[in-house]
Amino acid sequence: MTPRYEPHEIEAKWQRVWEDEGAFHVPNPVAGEPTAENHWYQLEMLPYPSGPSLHMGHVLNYTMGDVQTHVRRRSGWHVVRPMGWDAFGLPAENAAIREGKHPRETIERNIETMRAQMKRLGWAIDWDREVSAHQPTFYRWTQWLFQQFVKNDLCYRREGPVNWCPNDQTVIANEYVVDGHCERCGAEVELRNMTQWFMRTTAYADELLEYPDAEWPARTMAIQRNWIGRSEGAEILFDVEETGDDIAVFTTRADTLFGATFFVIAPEHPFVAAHASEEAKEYARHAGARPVEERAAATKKTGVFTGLHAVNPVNGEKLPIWVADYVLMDYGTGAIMAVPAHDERDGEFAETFGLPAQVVIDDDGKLVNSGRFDGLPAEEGARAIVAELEAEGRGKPTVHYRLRDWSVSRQRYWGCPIPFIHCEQCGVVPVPEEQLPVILPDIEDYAPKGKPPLAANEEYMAVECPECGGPARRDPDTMDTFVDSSWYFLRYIDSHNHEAPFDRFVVDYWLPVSQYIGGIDHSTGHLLYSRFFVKAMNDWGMVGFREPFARVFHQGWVQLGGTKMSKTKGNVEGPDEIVDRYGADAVRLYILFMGPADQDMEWTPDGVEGIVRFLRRLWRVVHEVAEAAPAEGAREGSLARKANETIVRVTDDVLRRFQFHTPISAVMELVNELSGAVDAPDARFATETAVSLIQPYAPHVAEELWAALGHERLWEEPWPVADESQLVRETFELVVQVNGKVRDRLEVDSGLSEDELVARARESERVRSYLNGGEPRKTIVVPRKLVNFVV
RNA sequence: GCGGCGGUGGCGGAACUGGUCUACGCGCCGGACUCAAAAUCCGGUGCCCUUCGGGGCUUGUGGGUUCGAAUCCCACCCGCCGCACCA
Repeated sequence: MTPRYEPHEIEAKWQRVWEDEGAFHVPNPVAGEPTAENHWYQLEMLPYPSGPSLHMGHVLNYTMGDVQTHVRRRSGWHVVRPMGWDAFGLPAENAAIREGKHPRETIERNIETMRAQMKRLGWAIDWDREVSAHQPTFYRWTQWLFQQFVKNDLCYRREGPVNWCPNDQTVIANEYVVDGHCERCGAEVELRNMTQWFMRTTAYADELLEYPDAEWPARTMAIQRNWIGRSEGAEILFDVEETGDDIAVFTTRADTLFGATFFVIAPEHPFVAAHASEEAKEYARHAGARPVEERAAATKKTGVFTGLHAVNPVNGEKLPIWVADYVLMDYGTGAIMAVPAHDERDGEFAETFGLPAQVVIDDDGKLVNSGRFDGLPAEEGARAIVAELEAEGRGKPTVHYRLRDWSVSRQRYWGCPIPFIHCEQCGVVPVPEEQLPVILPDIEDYAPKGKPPLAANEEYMAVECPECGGPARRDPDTMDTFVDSSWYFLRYIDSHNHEAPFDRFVVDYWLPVSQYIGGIDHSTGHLLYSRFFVKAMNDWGMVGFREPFARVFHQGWVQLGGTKMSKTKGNVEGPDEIVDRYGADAVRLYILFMGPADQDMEWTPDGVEGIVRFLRRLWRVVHEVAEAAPAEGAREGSLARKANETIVRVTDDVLRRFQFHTPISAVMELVNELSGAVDAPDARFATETAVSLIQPYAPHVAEELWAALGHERLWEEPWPVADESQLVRETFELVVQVNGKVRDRLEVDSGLSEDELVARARESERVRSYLNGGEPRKTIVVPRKLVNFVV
């Protein structure tokens, strides 16, 4: 008598077993003792506990990692798979503000909920390694690392224009300004001049363009390269005739230098205030104040002549200097030579103001009207011109980047305190290491008001200067939460270490992360920052590797009703109610079955029903087989062969192809074949294989069915290996084509020679009717597949 | 404008290295069970013809390479994503 499939009972039961046994705890290697060679660090981006629940995107993400973890573990790999919480930062704080609670209260409650949800989904996580960014045991080391960056001149303080979000009342990084708006709240970002801490990401700009041995999606590398925006060109000095000043321009088209007919500087260029006409200064004051997006959107170009001239170093021509807002101060040098014949924007400007144009590159891409450089191909001409200017000290090849240093100071409460002290006598002094961590005080009024909330807390702010002992002030800002997430994956490896952020030996063993799974939206932020962190730490000898993530995979968005699930759209469906209805195994299977995991997918309730049906069918078939099939089952036969083929497919898909939906289809096929032959001699073997292969996806029901088949501890059972001898078929279906069109299919013996295959194919009545009794011009034989006659 | 990814039934998708296009699932149609329905089970299902033997056509469009193309090459169309008055 087959018992009913009761997912909730089964799931709770096995989750308890795994928890009690510490089934997924993985110890670190110990120095001096033998270590397992084939190790795997499976990591998915850690969640923000800012919302009250996991969403289906998390479910997709972590289930994928879970399948990978189970298959690897059971294939003999040493797999570490930790979890933690990105608990600091704006989203968490804003959520707390909405609830009228302290951020600590909100996020700690959210963490509780999410952890319970994760356990309910049965994910094989090593909870012993859990960390959260807001715990002093974690942020002590975030502060310590921050000081190392400062010590190594990779973090510095500077006054300069920064992006200010008027709604969130804080500076935000360039990476989180989208079209001039705050990525989080959508408010229009203002530029403010402030003294801020910056991480010197630009120090690694060139290296960040390279991905040695990394298996990253082409998309992600392209996004990062775009963001870094490396541009090779030359800097050329122009002398201002009236003042004798030198102004540098940056150009990628030195070959068009003879085509320069005027000269343009940005409104913010210091030369404007120093020397330009009153009219030009007036223009600059207005134009410079307009945001870049507005400038770009303008349909007509604007500008004013300064009354001054720049001398073209290559031919002595005097070019009128204009101020115009289409030239930006923060790219290149803030000044350009304008070549209207070969640059669209310069062309537009010239047309608007009636300035001349000069063609210097002909249709063949060769230089003309360029004096002694005439006839050279453009690229060669550019090199020759720059070389000549360099000899005269008027130019040199240079490289410019779009990437800017990462601003990390936040004028908000809920973040990692910055471990520096400001002393009037001694300047900016690090908090002594033995005094770390600087504890984030529990304050009542943490609401943002334009000034960092900590600044109002005298108890926190007033300190003794560690150097002179005099009165000094703490840094009232907190760190960008992306500082926390730039190294959390290292802390997971050694989360109980009280002496150091981590031990190099264990980190070098596990890292780089073997497979990192997370959203592509982190390409120019978290993923870039983490690479920067690891390169720096490698340079200081803290770690023995240079890239944090060997392989990266981006999950698609889970959509509901055609749009990405999001709280603002109100179409979020959390996992709880779906697990309530169908059980965790069904949810896990369906989220992966919907389609390729890196594509956006639409959540449809009907689809889940199909998976539930499959689980019930599996349940029934297994129980029937347990009763009907011979106990000492045969390992050969058509079912056994199907089972072996399924082993090959599932294993290859998960381990090599990183594809998760097709293995489910493969097991479904196997179960479909089984359901008609539960008493076959090889049915038991095929059934055990099916249960074993589905275990990474549906570990609870698989464990229960494994027990029904008379075994135990499937989660530790070695991953099935295909019996090669059973993969060989005695016969196969020979496809016979005439002129590439399929005309017949014949079941033939696998041992036939090519000639015999052709002979069999020619015997076919249907094929004969297409051959019309004649001889084929050509015959193609693909062994074990097909014969093609060309007539 | 520059860069990246994609386009296969009614739907999600499979086909990995050029070799049987449409696996698996959803939906739909028919049947069994039932007083009835749900659930479950069995069978069918790309499109168009058909004398029911079968025939023709199908992977965004057009061309090419090849015995053979969803797959490789060229051009174009459409969609999504990143960067962008970046000199």
